[in-house]
Amino acid sequence: MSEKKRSLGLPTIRRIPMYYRLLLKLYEEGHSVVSSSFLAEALGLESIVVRKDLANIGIAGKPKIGFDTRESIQTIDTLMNSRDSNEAFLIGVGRLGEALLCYKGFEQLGLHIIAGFDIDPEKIGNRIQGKEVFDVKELPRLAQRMNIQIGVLCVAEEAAQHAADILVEAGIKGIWNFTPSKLNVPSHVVVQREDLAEGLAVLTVKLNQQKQALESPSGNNQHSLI
Amino acid sequence: MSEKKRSLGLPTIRRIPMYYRLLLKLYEEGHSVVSSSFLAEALGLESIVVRKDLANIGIAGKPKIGFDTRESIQTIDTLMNSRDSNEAFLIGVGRLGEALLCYKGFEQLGLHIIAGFDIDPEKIGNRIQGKEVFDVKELPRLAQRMNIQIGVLCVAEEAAQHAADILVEAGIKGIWNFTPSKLNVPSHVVVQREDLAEGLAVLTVKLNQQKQALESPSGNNQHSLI
DNA sequence: TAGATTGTTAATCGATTAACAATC
DNA sequence: TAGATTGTTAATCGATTAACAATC
Repeated sequence: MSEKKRSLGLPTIRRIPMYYRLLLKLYEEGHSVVSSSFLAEALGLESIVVRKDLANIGIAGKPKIGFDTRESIQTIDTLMNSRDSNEAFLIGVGRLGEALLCYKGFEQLGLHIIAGFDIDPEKIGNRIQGKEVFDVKELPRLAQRMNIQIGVLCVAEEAAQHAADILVEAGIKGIWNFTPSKLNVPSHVVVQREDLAEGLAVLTVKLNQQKQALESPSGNNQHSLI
Repeated sequence: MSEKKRSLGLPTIRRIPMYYRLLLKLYEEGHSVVSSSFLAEALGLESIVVRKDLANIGIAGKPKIGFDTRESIQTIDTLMNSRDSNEAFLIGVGRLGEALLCYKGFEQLGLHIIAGFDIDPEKIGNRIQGKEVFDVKELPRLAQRMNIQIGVLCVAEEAAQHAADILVEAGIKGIWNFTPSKLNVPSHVVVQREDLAEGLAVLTVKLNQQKQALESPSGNNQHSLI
């Protein structure tokens, strides 16, 4: 009774990596405690946002003292499973796939992409920063043997659904989808779509609004561009 | 009086690329008209979301008929400036920078990354898919001469603020920031932060919730994971 | 005309912000 | 104790969803 399961909101989840990286840095620098206003200032947020987020994540502070950095890091570790480490396979070793395979930032957050898979004989057998590229045919066997839970999908758009089917068949539970395709997968599989064009759209729309605001004669209630 | 300036919400702006790509495909396939329910089905949305979004974007449909694909595409073109084409420079030609330099998906949306910049002599002078890598020292001169508005920031975290300063100094109006750093820039410069770890956090939290939901004895009101 | 589809208005939901009480 | 900081409760804001009117 009463576990209360604070269902975490999406905006809060998205801000977790920011908090995590900063907390880690502060901890390593020897700060055992930090205030919400300090975190807010460093991250460009309001302190009330930080307090609400941390509370929702399950991190409690002490009035007048602040938040224990070590404890906070551990709570996020548990939430994101980053101590156990999430192991992943990457499918589609094109330029983006290669970049993600090597990207350092994920390790810190507990995601270990341990191998790449492709159908191109030119790529199969290569090692990219110590990570081997295998034939896609090997994926199901290896995924099952190593109990891999996460697949990073970086194939061409046309191949997206097919590659997703392979991942699902191989027993993978979560797909990080870098193609713009909608994937059909069983309901027990979690799909996270990553569309770089989203950010691009935000940037260009804001730029155009900024430009129009500057061009237009002043005096109008030309209010806050988003 | 009464231009009404429907200030576009962020969630709507983020969905624009999805609509745009699908509309383009439909138009090329010869469909001159499409219903909101068709778009919704193809994109995994509700039709009411599509209608609200299109209305906010400034696309009007005809009852009983649907939305004109060509007209819709043109309206988005205007909004995102994609006919004029947004030209950009990329700074920091590491693996991610290289991947972005070559990424095809941006062209379609009107972003043309026309050159890369780096400080590494090994990289300077290289061509990556026809795009030259210049010395960062050349950036201000070239940016001003070509009237470049957008900078794609892919340097290492430690160099982020310095690179941003260079971009601002060069007269760039919008920065697409792929580093996890918070940037200090003048208020007339728009910054769009792109943090791949955000999506990773969402994926892993959802996965853990899914896992717990499956493990826990049924019967509990183990409701919708997010 | 009848039916399908858009567009509008209202209701709901969730996230952010504000005000202030609790507490080390 | 007094002051600083967290935590809670309420208010506001914006996005999504629902119901239905308008219209080709």
